[in-house]
Amino acid sequence: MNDTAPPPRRWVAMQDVAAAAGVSAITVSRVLRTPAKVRVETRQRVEAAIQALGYVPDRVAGSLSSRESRLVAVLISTLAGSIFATTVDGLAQTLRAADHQLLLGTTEYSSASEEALVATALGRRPDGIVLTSGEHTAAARAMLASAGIPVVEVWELPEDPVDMAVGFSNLEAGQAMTRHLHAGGRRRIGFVGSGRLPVGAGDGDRRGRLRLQGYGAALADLDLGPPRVVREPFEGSMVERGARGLATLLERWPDTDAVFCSSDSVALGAVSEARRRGIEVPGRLAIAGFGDFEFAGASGLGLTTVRVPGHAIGAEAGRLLLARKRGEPVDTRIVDLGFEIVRRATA
Amino acid sequence: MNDTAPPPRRWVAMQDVAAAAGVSAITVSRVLRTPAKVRVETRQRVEAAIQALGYVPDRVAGSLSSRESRLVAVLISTLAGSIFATTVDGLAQTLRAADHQLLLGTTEYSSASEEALVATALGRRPDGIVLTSGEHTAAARAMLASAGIPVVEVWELPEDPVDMAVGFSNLEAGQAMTRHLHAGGRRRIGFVGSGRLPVGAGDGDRRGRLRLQGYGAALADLDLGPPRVVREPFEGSMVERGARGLATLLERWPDTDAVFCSSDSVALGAVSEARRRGIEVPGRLAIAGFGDFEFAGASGLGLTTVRVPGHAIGAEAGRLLLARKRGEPVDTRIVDLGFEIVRRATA
DNA sequence: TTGAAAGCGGTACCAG
DNA sequence: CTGGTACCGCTTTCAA
Repeated sequence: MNDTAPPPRRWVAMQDVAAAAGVSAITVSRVLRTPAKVRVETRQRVEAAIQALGYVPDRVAGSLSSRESRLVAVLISTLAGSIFATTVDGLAQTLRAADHQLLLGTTEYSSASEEALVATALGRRPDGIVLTSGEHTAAARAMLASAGIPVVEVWELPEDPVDMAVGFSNLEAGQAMTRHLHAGGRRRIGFVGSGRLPVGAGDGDRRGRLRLQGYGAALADLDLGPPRVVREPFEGSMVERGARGLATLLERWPDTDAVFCSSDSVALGAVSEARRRGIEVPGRLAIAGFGDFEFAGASGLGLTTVRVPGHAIGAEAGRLLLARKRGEPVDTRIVDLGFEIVRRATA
Repeated sequence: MNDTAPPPRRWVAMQDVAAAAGVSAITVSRVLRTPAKVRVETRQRVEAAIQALGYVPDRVAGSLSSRESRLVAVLISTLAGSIFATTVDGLAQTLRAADHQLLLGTTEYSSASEEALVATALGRRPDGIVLTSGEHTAAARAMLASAGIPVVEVWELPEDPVDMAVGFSNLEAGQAMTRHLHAGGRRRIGFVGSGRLPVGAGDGDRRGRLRLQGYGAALADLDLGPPRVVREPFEGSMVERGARGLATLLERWPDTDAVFCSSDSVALGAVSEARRRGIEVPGRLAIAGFGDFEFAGASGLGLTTVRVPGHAIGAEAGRLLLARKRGEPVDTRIVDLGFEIVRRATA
């Protein structure tokens, strides 16, 4: 803006390295990308110049020119709550091994639609995209499909994936846990989830709803009467919602003898509330969670829950993405990594 | 590769929109960036063309041309363990409001040095960079300094930050909790951390070491004798390490009456192990954690711990970054967001 | 094995 | 208010 402004950013460009090494820019490029095509002696001179100048290739320019960004976009609702953290970690690991980077987009349940998020991500011209949502607006689907890049939907198994999917059946998971509770002798089984989203939010917890649906289906199958569902509004922590949720559940259906919670955090709150009220767990009330969070296995809690392969989902998504990018045929477009009922003390 | 290869990616380019709207490319650019400078009628025509063609501006090209990427790199060790997840969330939120995106880099304790990670990140020409490490190699520091972009180190308060820092004093936190235990009448205080890193790993848990140092300093100040430290190797989950760590601690120093753990997960493991052994908590043994994880406050556990402003750290880092990018003067280069001792049942 | 030239898809700058 | 033109830093293609 004026003459005392800080010096403009100045990066060492490939041209500078070339000049220093007494070669042309393209030769520097070759040293970096196809070293075998450059005479050893020349290469060493260039490498020395790179070192001396501290040259870091500009991937923005490189991406534009080569039409390959080596960038993969991940779109999730939030990192907090630790549901997706392991998946992102797994993805990052797999991608780093192939020298690809991660572009992270979070919605935070903001009113910004997934559509806007997808557009923003595609603007970076990623080589692939990973979504934790299996439900999209028509416009979003269209953008994704026409982008011409591999798309992986994770954490669910959509019937009609945009492209590929890696996850497990949330519906079956809900069913399985409900059956497990039934097998343990329970007949009046409730469900506590963390309820509706704020106005304007996106699909929110579609996976949670699928599990709830599984619970409902199992109740019907087993002829256990109408569902007993409490959905706590978005206030306070998940643990607090679990505590409040159990209170509400018992108020409405005092004879409930088991609760399936939408996550381990919610379940922890429910267990706490039960203890507070002197309700014996699992004696009088069985409690089950979902996710097998770090704390679930701790003795003193021993939460019965559903273990899901979060890290593996990310790793597999990365593998699929890279395979497709290389043009390798991907036969299984939908990868079911399953889940596992972990039976502990509370149910 | 061959004639049956999939059609090459073809994006709608600005030129296409321009042609459809009967204007020049630069006018399309103006409609997108400075709409006020375009006549309403023209603008509407262009906007219609954008809609019709589903045009998504290429930010790669835009970044190269404008020398502004609107990308911020975050370099962390891992997302799992939920230590940094909230910080990344906070950062993402702040940045999204300013239409900036996040480039995520994780080390996963791999042998890839932070140096390599920094170079990779800088190659994307980010407008700023956030690091969860306050210790860097000379080369890394040099790269960061010469990049000419704002740099924020988070989760610690380095004496000599590369540029800016947002966090709290881990050393003081360690000291404060030790003093708290002392104030509660404890005199034989131990420390359980999750120990040494695998060979080739980076700085690992420098912050943990700082807390350990604070513990040591407090012991000396209070004249509580030599430190009793157990560092569990990297095997199994944090919770398991906590359980094993407590066992080791009690084996070496059976009369220990308090333990400060490097994280709430470790503390949870310690509490579990204590219960398993019939050791009364906090009667015979006080246990304190660090982090105030989601499960810490659950009744039935009531873990005494240190609460740290993870989300706020990310948000503030984002704010500083954006302010500096805008050229606004940033007076406080080091922002101490503090910590808080949360006194609950276990100590 | 090396280089020259022509873009990649936008934006800055200067005219009109 | 709109357009022409150069150019961002690298890679592709074609020649030598």
